[in-house]
Amino acid sequence: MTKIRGYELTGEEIDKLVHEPARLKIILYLYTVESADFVYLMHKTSLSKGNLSSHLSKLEEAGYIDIEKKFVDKIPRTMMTLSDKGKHAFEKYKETLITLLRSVD
Amino acid sequence: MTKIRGYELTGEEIDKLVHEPARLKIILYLYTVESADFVYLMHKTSLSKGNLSSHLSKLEEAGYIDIEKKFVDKIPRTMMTLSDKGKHAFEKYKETLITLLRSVD
DNA sequence: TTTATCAGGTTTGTATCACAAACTCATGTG
DNA sequence: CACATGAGTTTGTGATACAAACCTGATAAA
Repeated sequence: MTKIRGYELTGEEIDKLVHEPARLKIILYLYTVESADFVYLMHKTSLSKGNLSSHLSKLEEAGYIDIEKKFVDKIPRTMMTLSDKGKHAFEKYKETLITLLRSVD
Repeated sequence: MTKIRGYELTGEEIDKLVHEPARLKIILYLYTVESADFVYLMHKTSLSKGNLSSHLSKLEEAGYIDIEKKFVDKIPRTMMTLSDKGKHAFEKYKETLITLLRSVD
C-alpha cells in the first residue's frame, strides 16, 4: 500500500465498475436472481436500452457477467448471468463500502 | 415513487455528490474531524491539489461544506467544515447504500 | 410480394466530470 | 533583486454516462 509522507491511503480501493449506480443496480439484481433477460433488467433498473446495453458491455468486458444470446420462438433473447468473478467483485465491494461507511460510527 | 409498467425503481436514489469516491473520502474525514485544512485533506485523501480544490468547490456549491479562508501568520489557511446539510446528506447516503447492499442477504 | 410495424438491441453523438498540469499570487531567503 | 516555496485556482483533456438515432430480423397488412 502506498504511503504519502506518513499518511496512509484508505485501505481498500473502491471498484468503480461496481460503484457506478446503474451497474450496481444491475449487479444487485443479478446477484439474487442468477439470470435475467435484457427487458427484465431494463424495467428493474429503469435504464434506457442504450444505457443498459453499454453498461452490460462494460461488465462483460471486465468478465463480471456472462451474456448468452438465445432464440426463443425466433425472438432473440439475451440472458445475463453474474460470473464468479463478478460475484467476488461485488462481495468485496460490499465489504469495502460498508466498512468505509461504518468507520465513522 | 415512479413506476414503470408495474416495476418499481429501487427506493431511494443515490446522491452522486456524496457517491463519488474522492468526495466520499473528504466527507468521511470531515464527518469525524469536524474541521480540517486543505493540506491535511490533501494528504488524507491522497488527491492532487487541483482535484481536491474542484471537489471542494462542488461540495461548497451544494452547501455540503463551509469553506473559511483565514490567515495564520500571514499564511493563507483554508478550513473546511461539514455543514448540517452535508451531514444529513451523508447520513442519508450511508443509510441508503447500506440498505441497498444488505438487500441481497 | 412489397410495405409497414414492432421488438430487441447496438452504435453514435454529446454533455458532464474527474483529474493533473500549468498558472497565480503572496511570502520567505540568499 | 532573483529565486524558490507554499497554498490554492484555472485550464485542458481524456473518460464516461446517457439517450437519440440507427439496425436487424420477425410478424402483419395490403
